[in-house]
Amino acid sequence: MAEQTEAPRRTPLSRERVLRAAVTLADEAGIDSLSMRNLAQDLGVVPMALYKHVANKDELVAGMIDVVIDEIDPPLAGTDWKHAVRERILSARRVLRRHPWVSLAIESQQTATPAILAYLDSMVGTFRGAGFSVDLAHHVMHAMGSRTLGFSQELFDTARNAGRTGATTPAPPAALPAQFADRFPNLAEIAVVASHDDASVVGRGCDDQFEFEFALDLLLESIERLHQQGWTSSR
Amino acid sequence: MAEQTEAPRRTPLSRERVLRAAVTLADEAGIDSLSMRNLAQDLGVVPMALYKHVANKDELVAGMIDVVIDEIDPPLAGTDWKHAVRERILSARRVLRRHPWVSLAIESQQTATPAILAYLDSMVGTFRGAGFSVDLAHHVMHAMGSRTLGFSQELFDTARNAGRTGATTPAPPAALPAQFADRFPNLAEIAVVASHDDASVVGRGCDDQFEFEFALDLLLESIERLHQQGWTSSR
DNA sequence: CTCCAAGGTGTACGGCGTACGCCTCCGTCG
DNA sequence: CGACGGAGGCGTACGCCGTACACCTTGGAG
Repeated sequence: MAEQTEAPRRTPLSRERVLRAAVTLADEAGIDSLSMRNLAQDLGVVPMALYKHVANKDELVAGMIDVVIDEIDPPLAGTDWKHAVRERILSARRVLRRHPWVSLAIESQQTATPAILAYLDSMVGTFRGAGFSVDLAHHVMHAMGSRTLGFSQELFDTARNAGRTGATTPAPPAALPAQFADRFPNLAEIAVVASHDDASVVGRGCDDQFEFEFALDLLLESIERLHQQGWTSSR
Repeated sequence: MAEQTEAPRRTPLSRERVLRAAVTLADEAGIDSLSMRNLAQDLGVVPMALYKHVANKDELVAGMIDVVIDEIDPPLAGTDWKHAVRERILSARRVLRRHPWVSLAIESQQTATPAILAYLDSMVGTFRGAGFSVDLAHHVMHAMGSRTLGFSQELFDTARNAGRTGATTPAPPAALPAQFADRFPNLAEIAVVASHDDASVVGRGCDDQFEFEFALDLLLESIERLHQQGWTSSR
């Protein structure tokens, strides 16, 4: 028993460190690999030690969400509302693409976290500050839906990918399984055209970023039109 | 050993019966209560018996999704695309409100199910049949996002509910906790106005159906405008 | 020097999905 | 009619999961 000295003496845990390690783990190994046990192992600690810093797993995930949401840029000052909203949403999108597990985590969670509330509140504030009525601001927030947070379900992408054969085929155009093209001719047509006309994007049928901005701008322009018309509730 | 006769002789399992029981269980007890064990118990059977009819839990959920998606009305024939799309999406919304677990299940699932593919394909077909270019149909599908399936994340609702005190307060107007109104003034303002001006909806701050249709119509009108302008890709 | 709280540990429980082998029917066919 | 074989339900068991609870260590305050 000569060497109780020179112990590694690792830096102590903290809520901050736990949350950051959890975000990193989820980023790198996927949200399914985020278990209290795995997380504890990454931190060189026994699972139950985590419970001194987070109440339970749900609260851990809520904390992780807040960490990520706080990465979103603050609203641009000194521009029109449309530009400010657009840029902020694109910032949110960049953040959520760095942490792909977040959108699903947000939807699974039943209650909004403080950071989400603050973000939404600030977004409403931008509209209100530009002269939007409370009603219009309200409807507009609903209309944007999850796009305010930089994501919309990419289930149409999923559908497109379902036509592909393997996991990492180099995607030669028109390499759709014949069966798929047969049963879903309209989807197949889109997949073929999309993979033809942008040769720059290799292995992807379409440009998600373009699609996201397309939909975002469509909404923003509609909203602008409502606003200019002095829209008031017609319920 | 006198009574091996007169056994209850329950009707045998089948994939059909398993899926239907699973949907019912998820509807009534929530998706979190859907375990192979609970489901087996509901069917009066041992858990492993289910695996003779579904490959595993993921495949079970995929089957459940398909059962639900098939409840969506077929597209209206003999009307303009706008009306057809609108009614079909509202039908999808009605279905998904009967089965609130489905939207999350769809998003969790990484691959689209056959029924979802068929539904999306048919929707694209409606646009194409109305003279939409492949490109425009593609972008439009992205723009609609999850709204095509009758849902958009109601996280703004979640935010609003976060302002409420208990679970089932009768929601007197302006009963928001002061702390909430302080930290999120813009959200609070919306909540107050919304709960003031429709006395018909008790205990709800706003009318989800109205909000959904508002956003849907906003999109449909924008899309109509693009279509009438003979929109072509500008990438 | 003592105490005490904060924080890390160990054990244990009940639940989960599901692999694997068994048994029991029942329809088919020689 | 008797043997057989496969479909379908059963039992056991394994390795995960979240986390309750009691314990121990440690460092700073009194």
